[in-house]
Amino acid sequence: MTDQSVSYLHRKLAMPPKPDVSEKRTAQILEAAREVFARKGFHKARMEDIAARANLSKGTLYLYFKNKDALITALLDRLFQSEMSDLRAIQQEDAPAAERLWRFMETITADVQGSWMGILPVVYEFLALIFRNPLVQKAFRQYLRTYIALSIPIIEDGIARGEFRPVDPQEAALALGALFEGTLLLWVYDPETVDVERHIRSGFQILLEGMRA
Amino acid sequence: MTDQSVSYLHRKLAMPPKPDVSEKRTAQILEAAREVFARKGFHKARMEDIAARANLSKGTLYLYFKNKDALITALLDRLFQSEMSDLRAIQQEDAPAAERLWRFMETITADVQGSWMGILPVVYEFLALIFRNPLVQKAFRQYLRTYIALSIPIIEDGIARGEFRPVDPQEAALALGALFEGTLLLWVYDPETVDVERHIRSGFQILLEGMRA
DNA sequence: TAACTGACTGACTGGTCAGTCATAAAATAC
DNA sequence: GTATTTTATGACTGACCAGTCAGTCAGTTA
Repeated sequence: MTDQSVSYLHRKLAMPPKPDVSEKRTAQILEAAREVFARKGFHKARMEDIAARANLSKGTLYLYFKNKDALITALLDRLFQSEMSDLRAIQQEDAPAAERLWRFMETITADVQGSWMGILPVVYEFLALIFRNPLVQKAFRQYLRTYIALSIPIIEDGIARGEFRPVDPQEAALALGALFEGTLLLWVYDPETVDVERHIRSGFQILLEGMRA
Repeated sequence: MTDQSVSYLHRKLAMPPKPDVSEKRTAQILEAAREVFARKGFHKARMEDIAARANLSKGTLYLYFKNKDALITALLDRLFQSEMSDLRAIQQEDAPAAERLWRFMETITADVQGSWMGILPVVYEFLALIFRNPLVQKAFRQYLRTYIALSIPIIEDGIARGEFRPVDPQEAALALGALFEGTLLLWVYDPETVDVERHIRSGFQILLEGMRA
């Protein structure tokens, strides 16, 4: 994706032995942005707020990011990039398909319980943008497609082994994905009623039962 | 839209005895707000835009709503109020539980295909607010709880009749709800991959299969 | 020690927009 | 017909904030 960061402009051919601070700063600013955006939302978060949170001045933000939009976009990339690598990290060993799907879910759920709680507000902030921002559209689409591409083979394998009845693999993959994302959503609706871990587990169990041969 | 302006003026000339205009105006403004908010989002939608869409002037908006926030809140009420009545309208006749759940889902899905398409962007706009606005929190929570309160008895009934195996009714209800909301969400992620009607149906089928005694 | 450089700063500017209000027109009452 | 009230208008204002830029400073380098 287009790198909106400006800092590379300063890099000359033969860099003198000077610690390149720009990567550190970029990360520092993005982390501050994540926190402030989560707390205030994209609009009410002022560049000043982010700068303060990063212990920098407003002007410095503009040394590393062209404008507020570029900062938001960079955060989008960072978010989905880490999510993607989480998805791909899931081992594809030779276990029963049901078990592999379980582990698949558990890995993602663990992430939710860990880092995601701090970024869920930002994710839903992005979701509100999805209808009018092609970059955001692309990120979410890519996320879904990666998930599907990874889970369909597991389901197909399960069918081939006679572990599952011959469901449509894509339909099953989407059902599993929908159950996951939907449970998360319902938790956002009402954290008191929904226990993410428990209800993803129980819903998942019913679904797998429905797929069993 | 311009035509509406004309007819409205004509209607005004032929005033019935006591035409309480305020209810009509309120609805007129809310509908305009829904459209503009869906297109631009809460922040970028200017009061002027909404006024123009409603064929009124900005000042008039402030005769009916205290400020922009009040307008947004009123829209929230209107949205969830109609959703609630949709939920409650579902017949509770004496059919097999699976069939009643089917009809439950189909009713909501039909709504989605109809009016929801125009309000989904607004719903997700509200979702972004849920973390920092208690009113929005309350609305979503109420929605979930109503859904649960309505679907649990059906599931309990299905278990009592021996139609379903003894799953936890609330867990099953949440799984069904999550599947529904999640599929909608995945459709937003990637409308090309997900066919709302088909995939809600197929996911639902797997879930019900997993509940069968 | 003087010149240079890259990193950073924050006061300032220009544009935007929610909300106000003086004015007016239409509807109704008298 | 005139008075009163209800409804509507849109120019105006003040707050707000993204983005700019002239200037500071801590290290180099010569």
